[in-house]
Amino acid sequence: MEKTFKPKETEAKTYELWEKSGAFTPNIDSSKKPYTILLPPPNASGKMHTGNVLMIAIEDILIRWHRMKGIPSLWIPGTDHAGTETQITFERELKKIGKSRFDFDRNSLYEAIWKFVEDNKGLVDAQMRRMGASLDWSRYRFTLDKQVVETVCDTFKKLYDNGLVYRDDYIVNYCPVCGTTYADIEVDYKERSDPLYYMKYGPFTIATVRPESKFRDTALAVNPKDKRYKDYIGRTVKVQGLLGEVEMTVIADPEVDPKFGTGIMKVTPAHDPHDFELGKKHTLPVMPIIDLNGRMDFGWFFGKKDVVPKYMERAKKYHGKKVLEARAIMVEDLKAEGLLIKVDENYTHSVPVCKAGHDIEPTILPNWFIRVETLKKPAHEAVKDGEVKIYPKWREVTYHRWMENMHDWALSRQNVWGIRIPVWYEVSKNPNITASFLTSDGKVITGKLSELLLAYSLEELKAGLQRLMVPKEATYVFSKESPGKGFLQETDTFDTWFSSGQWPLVTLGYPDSPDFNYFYPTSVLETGWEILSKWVSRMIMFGVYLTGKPPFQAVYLHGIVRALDGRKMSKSLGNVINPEEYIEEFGVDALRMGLISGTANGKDFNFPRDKVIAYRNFANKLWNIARFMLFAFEKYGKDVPWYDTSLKKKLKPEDKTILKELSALVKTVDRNLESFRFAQAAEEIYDFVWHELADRYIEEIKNREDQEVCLSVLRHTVLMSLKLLHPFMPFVTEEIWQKIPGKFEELLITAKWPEVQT
RNA sequence: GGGUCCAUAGCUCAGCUGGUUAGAGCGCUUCGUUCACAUCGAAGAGGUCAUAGGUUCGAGUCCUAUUGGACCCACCA
Repeated sequence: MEKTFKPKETEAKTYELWEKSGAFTPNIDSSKKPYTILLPPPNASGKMHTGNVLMIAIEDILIRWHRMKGIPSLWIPGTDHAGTETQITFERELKKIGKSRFDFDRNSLYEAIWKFVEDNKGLVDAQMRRMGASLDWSRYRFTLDKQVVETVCDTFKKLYDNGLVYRDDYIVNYCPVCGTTYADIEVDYKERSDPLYYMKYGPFTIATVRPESKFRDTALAVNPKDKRYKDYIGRTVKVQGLLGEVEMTVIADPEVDPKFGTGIMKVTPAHDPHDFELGKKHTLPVMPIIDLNGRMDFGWFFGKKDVVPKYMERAKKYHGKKVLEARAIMVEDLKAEGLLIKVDENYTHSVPVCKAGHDIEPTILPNWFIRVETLKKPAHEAVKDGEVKIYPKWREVTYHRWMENMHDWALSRQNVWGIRIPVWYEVSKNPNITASFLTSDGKVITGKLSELLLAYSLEELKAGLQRLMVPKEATYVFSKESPGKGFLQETDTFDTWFSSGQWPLVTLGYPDSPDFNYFYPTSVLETGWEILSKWVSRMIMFGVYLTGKPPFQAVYLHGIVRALDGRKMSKSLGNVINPEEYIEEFGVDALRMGLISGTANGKDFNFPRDKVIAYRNFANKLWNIARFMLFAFEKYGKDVPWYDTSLKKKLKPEDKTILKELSALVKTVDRNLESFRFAQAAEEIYDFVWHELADRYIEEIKNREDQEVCLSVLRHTVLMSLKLLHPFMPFVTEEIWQKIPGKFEELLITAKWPEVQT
């Protein structure tokens, strides 16, 4: 044996040994209750980050522990297509070569992204192997596997048949730059300073950051308790604006904050979520003024008759301008008209931004929706009633709050990369659908189907199709395949969380397969708390909806690994820790243990660099204990008897002490693992092995006469320690195990977990 | 605005259902290298457990308030 443990030289070999042994694939044994974990699928084209390593470490501990207990243990690997994120990454690559997604028709773009993902795929898988993850690779899934897509589409159909799917105009978080909508939970808010304009508005003064939207205001709102405006409620007032005089009704709503600005607000249902709600409540018309490219659209005004030429000139001036450009011009015009009263330059507020950091423009867009009211109730109750237990317990509040506030789920994404919604529109019946397509000579043409088909053939349009904008009253049919010649398929894809929300079902072959029947529902779902609402809640929802049973019995939420400086890791801060470097230097076992010992309580924690080093030293300590033992065996020269009860009478006090401590350790490790106290378990083993076994017991027996007794006790203790430690530090323990001659169990990974000796 | 968590040794943190002298890793001091390991061993210094009340025979651990910090959700005309 080498003087020190060299992780780099043995890790790959050891993993291969496990994989070849078939230990990762459990036997389906109907007499035993299985233990199952689904790996939260990382982004297929991504790379592992420290959070992934922690996730792998925890799940691997649970799986290896149960496997050694003789329980059929299944850990299913997979990767996610990560729709928006991947597409943004891909488009960034396109930009480098001077291209954009508009240079592709939909199918070619999809194929290009597929190829891009395929080229980058495999890195994550390789890294998972490197981490020692004892995943059953024979059951590997990707969220765009044919079978997964089929199941996801069937679920959509079922939801529709149950009346839970509808199409509607809706105010969505639309990003004009990305050309797509974002779910509420995908939107970030950025603190920013913008001028707050106080403008004259009929008899009132109102404050707004967005004067450009005023042309499509449909009401004014005040707080019903506000005495200042009491007399105006219900009345119609005349408002002189930049495009002439309009009439506006004053409504009362308790949502209006009398203390903000002047206490009176203008309502623009088409471009503000809050106003949209208000509009629905008071049945106000919804009138958009900003188009999907983020430009002002005054088309509605041009058709008007008897308009003063000055106003028409203005409308033409604003038309087609980007929001910010238009705003600047309007502010000048307001000044000129004497309508601008004052500007508060120091007003700060938070503005919604998309994943790529662009401003969100709340917009009205036809969208596919899921009605969540009936779906969320049983999912909510499953946790309330303890059918699904959440650890740590205090995280449960987040779940309940989310469930209580969850509103209908906007399902469509204007992404190409994803599962295309299995709905088809018959061209002849839907002339009002707007389509964008790429002509054979590379031009993008946009227009209504009825007009486009006069100049182009349907085949041409189909071949170059980029996207459809379908009015909500369009007729459609469900089908996974084309229902006929005259049909066009919806170009929107499902929200990524719609497919990943069905992960427990699609990985196990729902609705009917031996795996599904045996392994569903799974045992534990282990993931970061930040996707409790995005992902965990959806899985419970779909699990209960489709099978009547929640997909797992327990949820364990680990904390976020922060950088060394205690802040979130981010590229812009330059504090991102690359796990590979730590693996190279200290070994996988040390990195896993270091992270595990940081995660007590499921709280966020700083990357525990010192602990990684400490556990590297520990792996070496363990190595040297074994080395000492093998030397001692050699020196003794004869076969050391296996430890069993017949030896009891010959034991010295120190033997009895170490054996007693070992028994206590087995008990406490089991108990701690049962309640997800990984750090506690790890530290107790560490303490025992280092301080009791190495520092004390080994020193005590160095000069003993009865070597056969103490060496027998030593070997027993070492073997048991290796077993206890194996789930935590699989590589070094297996490597040592392989070096100890004459064992009954060939591989440590499948060796029998210690039981408490009485 | 609503909510969660945190405040314990110089640093990073453990301390589960309240119970004798409060723990770990790193750092620090002193000593020790043929004899498993310097990625080591032995000994040691260092904390009025944020503050103020309260419950209790007993509180770092439970309750209330205050201060400071991290984060989540919602809203922001």
